[in-house]
Amino acid sequence: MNQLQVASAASHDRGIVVPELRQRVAPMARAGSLHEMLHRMGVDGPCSCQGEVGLDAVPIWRVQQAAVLLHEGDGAQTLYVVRSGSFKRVRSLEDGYEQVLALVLPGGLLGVEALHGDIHPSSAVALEDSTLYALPAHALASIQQRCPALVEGLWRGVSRQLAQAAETAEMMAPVASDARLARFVLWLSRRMAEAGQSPRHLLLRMGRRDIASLLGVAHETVSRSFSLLADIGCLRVAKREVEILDLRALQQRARCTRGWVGASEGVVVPLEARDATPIAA
Amino acid sequence: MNQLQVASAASHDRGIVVPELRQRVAPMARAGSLHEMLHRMGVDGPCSCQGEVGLDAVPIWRVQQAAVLLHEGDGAQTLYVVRSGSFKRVRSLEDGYEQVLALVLPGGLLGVEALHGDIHPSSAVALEDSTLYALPAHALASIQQRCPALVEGLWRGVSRQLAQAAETAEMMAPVASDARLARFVLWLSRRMAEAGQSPRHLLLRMGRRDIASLLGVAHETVSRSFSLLADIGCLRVAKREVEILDLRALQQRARCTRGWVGASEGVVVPLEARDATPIAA
DNA sequence: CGGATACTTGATGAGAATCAACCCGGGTGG
DNA sequence: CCACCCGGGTTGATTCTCATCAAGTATCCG
Repeated sequence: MNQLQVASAASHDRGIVVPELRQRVAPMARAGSLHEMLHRMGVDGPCSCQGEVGLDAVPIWRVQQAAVLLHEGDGAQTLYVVRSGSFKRVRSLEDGYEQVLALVLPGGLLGVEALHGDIHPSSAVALEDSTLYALPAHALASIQQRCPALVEGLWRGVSRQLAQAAETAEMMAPVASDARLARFVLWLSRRMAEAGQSPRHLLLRMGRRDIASLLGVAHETVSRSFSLLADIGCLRVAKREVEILDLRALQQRARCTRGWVGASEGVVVPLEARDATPIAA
Repeated sequence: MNQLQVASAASHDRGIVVPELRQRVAPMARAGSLHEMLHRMGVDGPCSCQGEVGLDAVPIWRVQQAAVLLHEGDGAQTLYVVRSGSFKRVRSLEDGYEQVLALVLPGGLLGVEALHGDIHPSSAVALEDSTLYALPAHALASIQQRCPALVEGLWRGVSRQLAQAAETAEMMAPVASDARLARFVLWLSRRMAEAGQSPRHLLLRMGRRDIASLLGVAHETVSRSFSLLADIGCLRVAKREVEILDLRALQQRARCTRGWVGASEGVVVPLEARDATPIAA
């Protein structure tokens, strides 16, 4: 909310009205098939509900670069599945600092947090012109009952979302700044590969400032770390184009945690859940 | 896996065999009702499926302090709902560093990440003697179709999980170390309040080392920050017992982000999704 | 061209990681 | 029972990374 006021104030300062901003988020004429959406979510099996009325057509939305799809504090209950493009999930702290929480690529979900009736804890901003499938909560409930494949797909998406949250934490936690950046690049590379893109040539959709926020460092440090990795020979960096030259060396850099910590931690007990006797009831 | 070897090696060093460790994770004689579980997940409405055979009884597991419920790299597909106690989700990096990813309190979910067929990306360790409901994946699918309330509850849980991941990121990102700790304490206080516990008297279930990992600082720094907050008069700290003395001051401390960032960031566009025209299709 | 934004690089100081010593409580074993 | 060890916690001294401030370049837009 603070952020919103700031932003609109800034617009006023410059006297900009931006009339067509209203078109930044708009439905597309064409709708997508459920099967198509499920494919993008990683579910390739046959969809039993194909042909049922009202189920095979999923509305597609188009959003322009820098448009705000979800607004922090908003309560709208719609689940989005990214079809193309990319988004950043951000949260603006009280003092106006904008914390980047995650990067959402095709197949990823947006709006999950507000589904259970609460408000959105974070905003979603398009990093490029993007499209996404829109599933209103009420429709969602009815579709779920008739299409098990969708349920499967949603669970997949949610699982991945959570796994990625863990990866994010791993990137910003316990390491030197250049190691963080190395992890970020490797992470991006992995995800591009998953999406069928080239894992060596990366196009950063975010500016240095956003990357810095995601990694928990200053944006100058991101610049410096990029330069360092380039000097080492790991990367070739030109603006937002990054090429991975030496994967091994990059992984090496990413590995070195600063606080190595004595391994004999004692906390982890050598027991595994599967050893336990099977469940009763 | 690395972690596992280390742990067992450590046990060998000391010549400890610990025969009854096998009992660290065990089913309870009693089973819980679905309604009871849903209540703990935040769904208080009437459960339509009460009385149906095989639906009203959910197996309850009991785990002892420091036991490992889920193992990183494992593929078991069971969803757990924490009934009492608490867990930490951890991921052991290649070099043996143990990164704490999240703290899971009653009502929270464990095992979501492995539901879509992949392996667990993180382990779950009990911070105290705890109990949880166990829902095997195959049972889950069938129950979901017959009990909409469960679906609702699961979505709630997943939403909260994601929201908490964001909060975690917020805690470790862009601030001075004492501000991080202040945020952590406030966060814990809030969650204790949600659980019906006292928000002023907190009992830390994690050691300094785990807190440090969660916040992304050295464990000595956690100690120092605790001392500092105590000197300020915000807290009273005795080992793992923490009492909040001055809430306002604590919030003040938590607020001050180091990287204030020029607010006129330009990234956030003053547009809201709800302005857009309603969906087609 | 001026203005704005993104990115890079340098100099400097502060804060935190690191190393090290110490206290304390609980468990083990003599 | 006491001495001992071990892990957890606290605190101090030192080093060094990184945030900050500042200046300079490049690119895009009106």
